[in-house]
Amino acid sequence: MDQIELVRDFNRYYTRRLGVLGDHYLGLDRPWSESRLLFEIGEGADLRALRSSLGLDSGFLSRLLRSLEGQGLVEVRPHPGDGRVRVASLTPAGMAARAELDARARESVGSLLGQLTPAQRDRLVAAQEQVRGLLRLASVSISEIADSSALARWCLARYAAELDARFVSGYSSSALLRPGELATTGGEFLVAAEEPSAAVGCGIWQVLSPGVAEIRHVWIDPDCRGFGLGRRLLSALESRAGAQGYRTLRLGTSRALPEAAALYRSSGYREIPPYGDAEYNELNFEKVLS
Amino acid sequence: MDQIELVRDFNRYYTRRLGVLGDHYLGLDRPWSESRLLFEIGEGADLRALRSSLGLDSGFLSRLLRSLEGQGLVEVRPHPGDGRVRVASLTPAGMAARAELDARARESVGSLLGQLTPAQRDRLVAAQEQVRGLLRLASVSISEIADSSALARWCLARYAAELDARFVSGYSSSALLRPGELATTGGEFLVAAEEPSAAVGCGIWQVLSPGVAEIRHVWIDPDCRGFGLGRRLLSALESRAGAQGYRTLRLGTSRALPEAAALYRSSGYREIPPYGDAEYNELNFEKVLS
DNA sequence: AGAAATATCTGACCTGAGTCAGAGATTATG
DNA sequence: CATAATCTCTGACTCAGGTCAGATATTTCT
Repeated sequence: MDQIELVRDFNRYYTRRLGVLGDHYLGLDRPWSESRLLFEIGEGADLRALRSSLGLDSGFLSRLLRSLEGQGLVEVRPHPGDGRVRVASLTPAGMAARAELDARARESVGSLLGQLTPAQRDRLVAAQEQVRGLLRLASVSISEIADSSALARWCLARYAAELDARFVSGYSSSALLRPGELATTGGEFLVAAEEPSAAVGCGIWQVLSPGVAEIRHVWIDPDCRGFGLGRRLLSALESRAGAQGYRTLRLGTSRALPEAAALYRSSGYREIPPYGDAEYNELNFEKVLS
Repeated sequence: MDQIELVRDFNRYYTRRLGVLGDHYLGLDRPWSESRLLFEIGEGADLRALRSSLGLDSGFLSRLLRSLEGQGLVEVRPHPGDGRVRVASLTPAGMAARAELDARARESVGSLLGQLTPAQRDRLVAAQEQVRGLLRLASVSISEIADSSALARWCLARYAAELDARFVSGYSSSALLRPGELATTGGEFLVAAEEPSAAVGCGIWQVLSPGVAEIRHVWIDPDCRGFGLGRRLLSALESRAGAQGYRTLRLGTSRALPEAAALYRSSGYREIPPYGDAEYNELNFEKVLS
């Protein structure tokens, strides 16, 4: 059996198992879509967000909410700031219902895991992690977006949060690319995403001077590291900058990020003296595209 | 996040992915259940078998077949031996349609795999194998069935086929337990199965003389080895024989099956001189239950 | 041979999960 | 301030995927 068939076979197997394992249980005394909505509402969410995250038709969502309201599980109130928007939240009964569904799902998975030894459980979880990581990697594509878009800002926020946690003296968000900055300086914001709106990494190239561009803000979601995604992103940045005539690429990084420096070194960057006054750039690198 | 949540998380992820990866594609120009039926019919199958393997209502199946007949993809004819039963088979057009669906599915998985390096593909397949093996193991339960049942005979046939392949001079099926034999000699046929009708292992205990029973025909599906299932099956056989007063257990095996001898030794069996004249028992073991 | 069991088919009916076209309220924009 | 855009709701409709109760034909059992 070739690899494609092996993967399809696994998919078929897992599909069958999901009947028992998956969140399918959700529909036991309630239609599945209502249960799913119950989970998605969580601590309260506006309908607009629900519609996009669940991909529901507005009419359908409205009807589902009416039904949950009728069961006393959900309350829908107008949004305080915007009178067009309405916000759904769980009533105490709704929270109880959600907790019960959750407990039931935990129990069914738990009883399955109970059949395994602790070592086998560890192996199961580790193997699932591998599968997921590789599938995510396989479905990632890299594309350009505006540096002011919500997705770009979300990536930069995650990037900043991580640096803030890893740098001894923290990281100030004021060092981040400002919205719209690339349009004036020149450059591009690239995002690596599995699905159009779920980013797992980002990076920018930005014009420094004629023929010279800087690579900044390269970030990969911690869940997706170790799969060569950073290298893929870096080479996408290089080729796009190179395609626009910027053949000298510089970048700076911190000693607190040894894996970043290792990536740059192994990608053909050589260390140079500081080329700018960026606060966090303790190590500076340059690569000239051939 | 604890293990249960990790597993649930993987399930959620995989559910989402299956939309792209799975055999979901099947429904592109045809309802999903019709496509599934097209696959299940294969080289021809009687409706009775289709109904049970797909779990369909007879009325529903009938209607699906009518629709596929209308599209010229399927022919339904009476069964030659039994006039009540009808047999469905694919027309040339049906085979073409099936082949096209199959190609489409292969292609969508193939293009995903194409994003990975060969080493990553190998890791993906290996990790999926792990996940599947462990899940199968976790959902296996051991139960008694009649030694003349179709499932029992199927297990024995697989057992015989494997021995035939591994023994230098082959294995003769005439050495197998005969249907109904256990009812006269005393003993039980145990089957290890994930689902009621999908066995992954078997084994019997059979009365030799008062207080003494023999364990025979212990077999585990090759896909499920290395997970401790053989040990589980063996101990189930021991405890059931022991519960009926047979506290001395004997068994024989071949030198060509080193893993079997290792299992018996590590389960407390000690080697003894031959206790019978069974042709293939080059090594003989005994264990007295405490 | 007659009764009981088995297999399939037909028609009536149901439910979940949507889609679609507006209507009505509110907010943003030129 | 008028107009456009945004958000939600309602009613009408569709479709896949069934269930259920017989009717009918055949086979097996007694």
